[in-house]
Parts: sequence; structure tokens; C-alpha cells
Amino acid sequence: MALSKPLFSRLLPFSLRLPARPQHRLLCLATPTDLPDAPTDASAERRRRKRRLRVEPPSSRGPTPQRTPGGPRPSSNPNALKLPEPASVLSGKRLDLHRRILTLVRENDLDEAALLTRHSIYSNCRPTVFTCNTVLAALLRQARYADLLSLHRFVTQASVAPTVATHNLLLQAYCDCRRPETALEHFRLLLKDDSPVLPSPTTYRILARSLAENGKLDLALELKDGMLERGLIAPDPQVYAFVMGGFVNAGDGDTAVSLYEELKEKLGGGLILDGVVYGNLMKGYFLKGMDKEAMDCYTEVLGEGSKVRFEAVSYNMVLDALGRNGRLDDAVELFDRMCKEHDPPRRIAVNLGSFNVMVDAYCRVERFQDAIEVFGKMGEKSCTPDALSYNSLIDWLGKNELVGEAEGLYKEMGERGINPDEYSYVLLIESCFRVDNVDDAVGYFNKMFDVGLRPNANSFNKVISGLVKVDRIDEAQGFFDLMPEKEVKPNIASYESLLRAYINVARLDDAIKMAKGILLDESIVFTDELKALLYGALQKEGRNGDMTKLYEDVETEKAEAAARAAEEKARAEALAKEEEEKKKAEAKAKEESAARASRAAIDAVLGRKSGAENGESSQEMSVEEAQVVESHSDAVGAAEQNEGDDQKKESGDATSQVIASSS
DNA sequence: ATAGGGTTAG
Repeated sequence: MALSKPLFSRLLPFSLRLPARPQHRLLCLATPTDLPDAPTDASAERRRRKRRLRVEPPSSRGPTPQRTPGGPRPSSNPNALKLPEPASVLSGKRLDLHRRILTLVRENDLDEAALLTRHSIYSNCRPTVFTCNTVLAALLRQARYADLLSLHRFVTQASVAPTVATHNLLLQAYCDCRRPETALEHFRLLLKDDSPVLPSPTTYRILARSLAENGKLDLALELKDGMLERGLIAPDPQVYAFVMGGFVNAGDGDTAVSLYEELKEKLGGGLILDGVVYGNLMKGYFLKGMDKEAMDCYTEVLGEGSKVRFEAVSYNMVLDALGRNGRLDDAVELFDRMCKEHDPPRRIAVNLGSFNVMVDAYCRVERFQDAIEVFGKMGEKSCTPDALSYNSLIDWLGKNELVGEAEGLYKEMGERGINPDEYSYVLLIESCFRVDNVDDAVGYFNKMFDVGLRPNANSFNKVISGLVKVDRIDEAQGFFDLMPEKEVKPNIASYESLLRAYINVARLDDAIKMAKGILLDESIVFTDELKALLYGALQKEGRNGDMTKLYEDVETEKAEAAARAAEEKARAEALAKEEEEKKKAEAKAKEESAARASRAAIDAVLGRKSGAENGESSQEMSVEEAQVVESHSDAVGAAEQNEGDDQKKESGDATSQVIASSS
């Protein structure tokens, strides 16, 4: 439901007058603009960019915020960290508002939901923190991180006291953007003595997962220990499973296993009944070469009469452990069992991830037909593959030169409305180059622009190096030259493939050009290896001197560039100065003409006007001057207001006379 | 009634 315009314009100014730096600013560690959005697909990115333009976060301007008396008071005492309101406030009008916003969220109109939340903040019906959480959660689900942060900041500055759920939503947003350390910083506020809310197990899970995924293993361990220290939260198998996963990914099976043992001990030494830890425990054993222990564990926790609880995700972790460690038969058996158990909505034992893991397991042993088959069976369990599922299979097929199959899957994505992302295209490009379908590879690269994806330097490098390998160097150079236009900065690999190619075909002048590009780019290092390669090539042609010349040229160009920059700067400064002088002169001229006009006006008032003398000069007065007269006499009038109305009136009359005479 | 419960590629 759209808000009425008057309400909008009445409320908006308040949001712009919020205190510049309220205490709660601490709770917003990153602004929406300095947080990169999730590296998902580019269309989502484009949508997000658009939205950023539409809804900017409340900007705070002016050091002394004005508040209307009796109006909203964003934070009467910003130093007091408030307790969140209890759930019981969700009643009456505020419940009605909550329902309205909930409806908007259900209709997927998040823009309107967020807007209504903002506007209500300063109405006589404030949204509860629960309402704010609902909207934040919806934004999180849609990966609209900038909007989430903006709304979060808005409601926080407006003193809506956050619950732990609010904090968790913010933490999740940071973590989704791969900013676990920002999340940690925010989290530390919850540990302070004056924090009115405490972290929940979920808080620890969000952080543990992100830290582990991003390889911040020391921090993950620290977090886990902190969880135990405080004693408020029981040792959580999920937190342990995440941390174990981090070590598994780092190839450290020992630590993964010992983490499991630690958890077991903390929980009293018996069997851990949550299946979430066993996938990573098995992987830990496999890493240590203890296959027997891994499989013993498998039989124990998934064997007849086991009390260990498994759900889709925990099953998938075990499934993955089997599939990656040469136990495809066991994986297939487990997968069948999961499918049989699957009985929605009561029991969910299979999900999209299960299929992805099985596809991966089949591909690992090069059973591609089985992989494609199981991929196709997702629908039977109401699962829909996403871009990741497709990319994974396309990757395997392409790597094994099954390009036709890979391209078939790409077409299928289009038909099913599952948008390929940059990575999909990169995989197809690689696949095509691998089997020398060079033109198709180039076609896929160009297609990215058509569908509005933004290839990064890595994508460019794929097509450049691919073309170079089949000696189509000039085309490769063409794509290289396209990079600036597409606002993509070449990296060392971009230069390197072309440089090597030119050296190989003895196009040394072109090679020197590339080398010059590297040397002129301050952010790129010309490796010794490449240097030596170029030098050797030049030497062979008896062009030893050219290397020295290259460096000299680069120095000259750098110096020239610096000089140009300095000159540019000087010119800009001179221009600015000139501008200032001009302004000053103008101001002075204005002042003078105003003084002249004012004299004329006063003369007129005093009736000292003599036709011959004044008439001429008045006629020379420009329109501009006449305007100056007008404003000046306004000022005079204002200054004279105290002295009496009569005089002011006369002065005004005199002015109109002057203006009349000038035109 | 708001959070949250996990897995999967490179």
C-alpha cells in the first residue's frame, strides 16, 4: 500500500536531521556503500545498484540537529543502551502496523515494507523491534544487504532497541558479504558488560560458520572457547561442526578430530546424538589416512538402531565425506536410504544439496551418465537446481571434454529461467577452448556482455590466454584493449599471456609494449622471470640496448606523466585562483554598483534628483544592476525596519522609480 | 507472529 504524499514529505525531513553521531552508530560498523554485496549473480547486483540509488540511508548533516518540540526524539539519552521491548508490545495499533508490513513482505514488496517501517518510526505508531526484524529478515533472504544495513542503521538511530535477533540478522548480513571480521567487531559489543542483550547459540553459529569458511581458524577457535567460557551457552555441536569443517578444508584432520573429541568430552563422553558432526569427523579421519576409523564411525552412527539424529544437511555431510573418499557405493546406498526416508513435510531427508553431492560423487569417478541422470531426478523430490548445481556439473563435463553435454545444460538453464552467472560462462569458455572450439568460446565471452554480466579480469584472461594458445594473438590483444572500456583493470596474468606470446613469435616491439604497460602500472610487479625472458629474447636478436631503452622510456614516460599531472594540478589551481579573483572582482563590482544605486535611491528619496545628472547614469544601468538595486534596497529596508515604516515605504517607492527609469 | 538448522564448485 502506498503512502500518501503529504505524510512522506512531512516525515522525511526528520530523518535527515538525525544526530550526526549518536551512540548507536557504534552498532553500525559498515555503511551500506562500503560493504560489497554478495558475489552472487550480476543481475541481482544490478538490481541492488538501482536500489541504492533509490533509497539512500538517512544522511546526517549539521553538527547541531534540530528537533521539533514535542516531535520525535530519536534518542533522548543516547548513552543509555536500552533493553528491547518485550513481545507484549505487539498489540493494538502496533500489531496492526506489524500485520500490514507482514503482508507487504509476503507480497514481496520489500521496498514498500521498508518505507512503511521508516515512515512509521516518527508517527504516533512506532513499529516494534519485531516488525523491524521481519523486514530486515526479508531483506537478508533476498540478499539486499545495502538496504538491510540502511534500514538497520535507520531504526537503530531512531532508538529502536535491538533484540538478539536484530543482531543476528546484521551479523548474518556481514557474514554473507564475506566480512566475518566486521561481524566479529559488532559481536564484541554484545559481550560488553553494558550490553542489554546476550548472544544466542545462533549468534555463535553464524560467526563460527563464516570464520571457518573464510579460513579464519584462529578466530573460530577463539570464538568457540569464548562460547564455553561464558557458560551461558552449552557446547554446541553445530558450532563445533563448523569449526571442524574449517580445519578439514585446511587439510588439518588432526585438529578436526580432536575438536570432535573435545566436544564429546564436554557433553559427558557419550555418543553425540546430533549427526551434524560426523561428516567432518569422517573427513578428518580420511585426511589422517584412518579410513577404517572413518568407516567404523559411519557404521556406528548410521547403522541399525543408532540413536543419532540426521536430517538432510547432516546426511549430506556424510554423503560428501563418502563421495570424496572413494566410497561411491556407500554413498549411493546412503542416498537411496535418504530418498526412502524422505517423506515431506513430516520428514525431510533429501534436499538440493544431496543431489549436488551425488552428482559430484559420480563425476569424481567419471560416471558422467549417472551424474546427469541423478541431476535430472531432482524434480522427483521437488528440488530445483540453481546456478551452482549447473556450474558444478558443467565444470566436470567440460573438464572431461564432454562439451556437448555441458552446452546442453547451459541451454537448459536458459529454458528453465535459471540465469547463468559469470562463472557459468567462464566454465563454458574453458570447455570450448579445451576442445579447440575457439569461436564458440569467444561467442560465450561476448554473450556475457549481451546478457548484462560484467566479466572480471579473470574472465578476460580466459579468453585472452585461450586465443593466444591458438596463435590468434591480435584478437587476444583486441580483448585486452577492450578492458579499459569495460572498466576492468588488467592484472599481471592479462599482460603475461600476451607478453609471452609476442616473445614466442618474436614480435619484440609488441612484447616491449606489453612490458611497458606492466612497468607503468604501479600496482603490477614485473617478475624477474618475465624480465629475464624478455631480456633473453632481445639479446638473441642483438637488441640488448632495447631493454635499457625500455627502462629509460618508462622513466621518461613516468616523469612526463608526473609532469603532466603537476602541470594539470597547477593549471587547475591557477584556474581556481582566477575563478576566485573573478568572483572577488564581480563581488566588488556588484558592491560598487549597489553603492551607486543606493546613492541614487537615497538621492531620489531626498528629492535631490536632477534630471540631467541622474537620468543619464540611470539609463546606463544594466538589468543586473537594477536587480542589485532591488536586493540592496530590500536590505536597506530590512535594516531600517526598526526606524519606522514610513521611511521604508518611501525607500521602496524610490527604488521602483529607479528601476522604472532604468528600463 | 520476528532470528535460526547445517551441505555442495572454483
